[in-house]
Order: sequence, then structure tokens, then C-alpha cells
Amino acid sequence: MKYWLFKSEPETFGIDHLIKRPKQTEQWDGVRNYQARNMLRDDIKIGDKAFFYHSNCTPPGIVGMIDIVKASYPDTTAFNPESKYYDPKSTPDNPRWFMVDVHFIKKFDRIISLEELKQHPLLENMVVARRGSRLSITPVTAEEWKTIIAMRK
DNA sequence: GCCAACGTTGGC
DNA sequence: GCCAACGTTGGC
Repeated sequence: MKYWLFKSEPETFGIDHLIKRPKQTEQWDGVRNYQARNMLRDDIKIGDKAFFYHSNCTPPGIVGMIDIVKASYPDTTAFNPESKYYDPKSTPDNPRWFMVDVHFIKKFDRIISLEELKQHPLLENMVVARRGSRLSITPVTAEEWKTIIAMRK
């Protein structure tokens, strides 16, 4: 099993939105970056766990935990001209973008802020904490996962 | 709202 | 295939 970090803007789709979804499950759609796409398509499997990270807010940070309940399948928002994620170059026969289904596990009692992540000696190489890190999906090592779990109270 | 960092596009 | 111009992300 692998660990990940999924970024989302709380105004658009935050952890509270996920909690209210049927079965507390939602498609993680709209990823339009090739590096993130490759991870979604090739590496992220059922049973993997991820931190839910709120970006573009004050403060940015980790707010909870999710797991993957359905592995890679074509992102159907790319086929829909009405969608803001529409991409005419992605077709059902030759899909360019992929998504997974994520399921709520828990919301932490507090936000573990980006600043805190950056300050922790065991997390200094964590991808999301690196300068200029813009990837919406990043890998998390088992050690980083354990460290962050221990910080949450 | 600014802007650094980074990804993508397209002319050549 | 290079790289300048442009667009986006997201912390601050």
C-alpha cells in the first residue's frame, strides 16, 4: 500500500464537501497535469491512503485522511463541453485524463499547517513542502505518513 | 493582489 | 527541438 497527498481548494471542494457526499465518496476529477495524471493512472491503487490537503487558503495544510476506493478510470469531465475541465483532445476511445474515487476516513482535530510540515526535521524532503511545489497529487513516504499521524493531536 | 515557480504552447 | 511568451498554481 502506498501513501499520497491530494490537494484541493476548500472553497471548491474541501473535506467537508467530501463528508456530505453519498457514501462519503467522490470522484477526484479535473486533474490536468501530466505528472499527476501519471500517478493517478499508474500508481494509485485501491486501498492506498492519502492526506487531504487544503490549498489556497489560510493556513494551507493537511486536514484529514482519505482512502482510494476505485482505481484509475477515464476522467469523464474531459468529454463534457459544459465542464470547465473539458478537453477535446481526450476522447472515450483514447482518454488523456484519469481519475480515482476517494473515500473519507477522518478529519483531524486540527489543521497540520504547511508551515509546521516545513519546520519538522523528518519532513524537510517532503514533496509538498518543497519550494515551488505545485503538483496537486504528491507521494508521501511511510515515514512521513507516520510522522504526520503522530503530529495530529 | 503580488509574484516566484513551473508547465504548456507554438513559432521558427 | 529550442525557447520565448504566456498561463496557472498557490504561498505569502
